[in-house]
Amino acid sequence: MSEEVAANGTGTTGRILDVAERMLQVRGYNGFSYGDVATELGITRAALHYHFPGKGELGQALIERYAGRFSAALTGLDATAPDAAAKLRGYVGLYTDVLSADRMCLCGMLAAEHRTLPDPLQQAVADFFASNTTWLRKVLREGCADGSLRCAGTVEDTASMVLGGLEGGMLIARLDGDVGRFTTTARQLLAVLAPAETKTPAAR
Amino acid sequence: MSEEVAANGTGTTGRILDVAERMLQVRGYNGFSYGDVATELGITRAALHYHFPGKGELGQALIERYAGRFSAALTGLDATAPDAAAKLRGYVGLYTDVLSADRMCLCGMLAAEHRTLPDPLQQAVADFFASNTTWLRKVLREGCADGSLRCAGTVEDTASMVLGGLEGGMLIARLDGDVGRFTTTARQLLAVLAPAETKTPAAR
DNA sequence: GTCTATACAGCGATAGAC
DNA sequence: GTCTATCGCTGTATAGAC
Repeated sequence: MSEEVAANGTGTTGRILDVAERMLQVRGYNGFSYGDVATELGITRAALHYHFPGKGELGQALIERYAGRFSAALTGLDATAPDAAAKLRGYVGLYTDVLSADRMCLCGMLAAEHRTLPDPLQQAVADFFASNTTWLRKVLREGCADGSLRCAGTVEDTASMVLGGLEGGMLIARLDGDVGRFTTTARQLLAVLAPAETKTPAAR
Repeated sequence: MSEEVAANGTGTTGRILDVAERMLQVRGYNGFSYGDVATELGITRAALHYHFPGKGELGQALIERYAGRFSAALTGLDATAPDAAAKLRGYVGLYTDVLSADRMCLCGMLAAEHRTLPDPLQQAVADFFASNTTWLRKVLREGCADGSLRCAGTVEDTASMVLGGLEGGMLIARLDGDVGRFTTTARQLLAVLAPAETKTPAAR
């Protein structure tokens, strides 16, 4: 909390975050323990408690770091993508990267376990999705304006559909580690939003 | 396993299943314990072990019952819905019912925790989604034939998109218990599949 | 700043009385 | 069929040595 976003791998704190993050994304918050993390790092559970007083604080640090990285990636897309459709493709790419590492979206995982989380974590997860939704709505509005996207329903519903489709797609594709299935599903989702003249993804 | 699908509330076994099912859907497999179930039922953990030798067996029984109920509902839709579009609306209704009870889809929850589950449960979850996907593909093909649905991409990709969209939509809507958000998102998803002349859901 | 040692609650599970 | 009693293990967490 009082610490700047730790760079990967530097220092014990950073290594703890890296290991715990992977465990959280693969096994869920209730599916890993201080013991698991400590064993993999070759340190003691007590040492972990030095860096993070409790599992809740560790969880908070993980969400903060993840959300920060995600937010930075969105800012990067805003800066580099030529149009709204490209931003959206980049957004899908963020999800594909996570799934390719055989992980679930950290906040998607926590969303499933939401009812079992300490209050601050519940809030942080909700905030993550709220800011994602806000960004998506902005991009969709942009796409309607620059003509790179087709807007069938409301921007609100479409943003929810995209977000839900990607999270749910990951959830299911991860069952048999089929990244290809996720990719084609996501492409289908994007095709729905493509303007009429570019509708068929094969025509790309 | 050796028992027919228990009717809700009859006998201790049925009451155990009802309570455990709710806990599994709300808190996840790693988020509830034998102790939680026993306490709520006013029995001891040991009594639970009589009915289900271990948590894995309880989990298997829960999936079997849930999948059986779901499968029966799909058969019911096949028998009563006038066309493919109506079947699809009925399918969405199944999800809405679950979310209205403030629960996550049982198998969607288990999908998140997949890597931590005993092997038989992993298999059962995969089977659930495989049979759902098969049913959805069949309905989509029907819809293309009877003209009640529009088929933009492949049937495979569209089925995955619908399944993922609904599971992911539940996951996120449950964060703030906003059933309305799920409903409109799902309607948007269905609107994408509606034929051109009936595209706008407001025209209904 | 990291470890040893320890506490204590909870877990899933079993044996055997009733 | 349900209980008491108990097991061995793991969970998070703390106090204090180094």
